[in-house]
Amino acid sequence: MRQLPTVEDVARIAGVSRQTVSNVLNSPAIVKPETMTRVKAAIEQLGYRPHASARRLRTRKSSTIGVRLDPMSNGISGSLLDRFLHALTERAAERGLRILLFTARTPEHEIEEFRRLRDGSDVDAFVLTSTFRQDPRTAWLLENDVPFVTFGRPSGDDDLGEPIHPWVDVDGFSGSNQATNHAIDGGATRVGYLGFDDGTTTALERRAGWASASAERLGLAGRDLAILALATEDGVPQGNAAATTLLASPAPPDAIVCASDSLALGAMMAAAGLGRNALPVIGYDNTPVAAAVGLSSIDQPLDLVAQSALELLFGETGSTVAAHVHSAADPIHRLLTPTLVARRSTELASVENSGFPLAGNHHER
Amino acid sequence: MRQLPTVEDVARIAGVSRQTVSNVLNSPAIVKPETMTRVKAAIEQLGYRPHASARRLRTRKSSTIGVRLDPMSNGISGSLLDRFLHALTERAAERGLRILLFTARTPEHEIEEFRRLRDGSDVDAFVLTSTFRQDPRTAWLLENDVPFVTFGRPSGDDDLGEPIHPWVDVDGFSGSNQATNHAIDGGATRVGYLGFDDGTTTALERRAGWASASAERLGLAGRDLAILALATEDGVPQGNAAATTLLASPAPPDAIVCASDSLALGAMMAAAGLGRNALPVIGYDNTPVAAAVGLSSIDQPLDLVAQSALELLFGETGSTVAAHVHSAADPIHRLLTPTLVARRSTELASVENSGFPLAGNHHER
DNA sequence: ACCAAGCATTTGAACGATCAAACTGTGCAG
DNA sequence: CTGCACAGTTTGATCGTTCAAATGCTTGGT
Repeated sequence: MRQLPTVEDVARIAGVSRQTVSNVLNSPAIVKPETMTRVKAAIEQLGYRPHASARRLRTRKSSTIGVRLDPMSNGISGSLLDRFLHALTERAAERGLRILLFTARTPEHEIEEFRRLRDGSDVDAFVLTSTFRQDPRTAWLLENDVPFVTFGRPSGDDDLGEPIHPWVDVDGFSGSNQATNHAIDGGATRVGYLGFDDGTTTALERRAGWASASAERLGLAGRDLAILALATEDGVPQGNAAATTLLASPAPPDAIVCASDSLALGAMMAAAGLGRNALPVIGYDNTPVAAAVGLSSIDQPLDLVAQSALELLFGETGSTVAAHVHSAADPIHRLLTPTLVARRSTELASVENSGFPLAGNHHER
Repeated sequence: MRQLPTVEDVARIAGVSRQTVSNVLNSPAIVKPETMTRVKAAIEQLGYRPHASARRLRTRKSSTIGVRLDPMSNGISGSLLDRFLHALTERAAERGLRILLFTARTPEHEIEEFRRLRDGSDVDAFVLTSTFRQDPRTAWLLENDVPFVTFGRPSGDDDLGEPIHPWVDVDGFSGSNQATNHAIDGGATRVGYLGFDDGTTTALERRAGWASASAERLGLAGRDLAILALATEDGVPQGNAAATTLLASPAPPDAIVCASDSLALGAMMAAAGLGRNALPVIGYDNTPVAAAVGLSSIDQPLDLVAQSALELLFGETGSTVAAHVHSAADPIHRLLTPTLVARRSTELASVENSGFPLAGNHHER
């Protein structure tokens, strides 16, 4: 393999010194325009590329963000994080940042990786995707002054036990609220809800959005409301089972809002199985499946999430970690609003029943 | 931020020299056991981590693999590459390798990134995921002696115009052949085929597997065979439309084998729409959706693909690029065999029709 | 005419590791 | 007793870059 050109080589050709070449690349403002042209020509001529590792060794910055890739993509909804990863990679590239993936079996092991990556100047910051209550990882990162953002806010935002850290999240309350209102706009008078039973903030929040809309517009509360909701694990079969239960109750719902597309798909199947093809069903996350089967769903603005995460870490435009990140005074949160994507699954009530409930939406893509 | 310990610090504490510390980490064999213990203790005591960038600067190796993340995950099947990425990241981690993601809009831009990443010692090798006929990227990589593997073999394996490079692929012929045989085992006498119209090797291969099985076991050939196949773009609506056409023909198929789960899902819908719920349908790629709706599908052994890719690059176990990679004599290809995952969509013929064709498979996961 | 201030550029040192060569000490054959 | 081989360790140089301080050259105020 041939010897690569270095700053020294460029400097010789351009008739200047190393440092001037360095300045052309890093502090263009302080270089005389004429010199600049000469150096740039030399760079071009030699096909010079700075040696990233040498730079990192000296500056202790890497222009790289560490992201842990979760072991398995769990079913249909697992792709959400993959989609986020795509968005993050693209947005990062726009700022000259790159993404370094790694894996870890346990939080402790992950912290070990944090340390290795940070100490080796491999990454400047981390983006965490699935945090949980009293997460030891966020605690460690805060304690060691390692810049990071989480996608998903900590369990208790105003919980005194949890220290404050930067996060970006999508407003789950708004999402299920919109979904519920959409169902009501379509004529529903009793909107059912299929949610998660894992006790996470996400689960509570999404349920609350549904409950709020049901209370405000349908006057439902207390037990009247509670009997319309079921909480299960995520999954198509679980959704199917739960929806079947709801629909078999004495006062069944006339629309169902779900906390995931998997649950929603199960619910659609259950409805169809009971001959209730026209039952409006709304999912969550707007996965490719939802688009494929014509399921209305709540879309999370992942691109905006990625953009916001980077802004919290690096400021509006830069690619070096912003100093203000750890000052608690600044707004280090971003709560984004999701949007409803209406498809056939909620138009059936007003449209002639086409015979097959899961017909694809031909107008998309 | 506190000053991190260096080899020098460790050496002082252990009462040895820099190089001995370095040897403990990189060539443990040549260090006297007693010294070793002392140095290891010092490392532990100080919490020393080698500085990755300094090492890279010196050795010109990074223990990192570059992967381009495709701009958008295209629909249901797009997740295939994401799943591969997961597998690759995990397998790589086992060898102490990491994955660096990057994006590029055009092949030219991507080559530019190759150069930058290689010259900066950011990555040791690349893994390419979607190669195409006369791909300028593989040409550049070969020309510049940059180690790489592709997932997917070049269009013409024995095409003289294409130079040889290492690749891993999954045998598409075998996949659709298994699918077709499975349908025939289930009683089908005329197996339809929905494929891609993009003229790729993949498309041709998968069609050939179906054609071969149909010829051997059903005695179909020539026009009799051709009228059972349709080629379209990938997508649920396209599958729906194509299957509708096939089923409306004078001599319709009694089972359908598809080149993707998207097409298969569309086919299932079309069948159901025509009241032919029991029509066996088989998809390809075994996406989460297939599992969710009980669609039989061909599963690609992505974990094995990842493992094989790494073996081709780094040898059986190592983490430094194997020298033999570019010697044309070695077996630098791996053709893996996919497996069929049978689900409800191909059991309906023998089982009582449950009324709803897309019922989830409750026994999974 | 002089010195202070400023701009553009250069120089020496440093970042933390590994390589290559030099150095020790021990055992053993001649 | 000398010399050679060899295992184990140390030393000096080096990778390519940027930092911090120094240099040379203008400019302008008094």
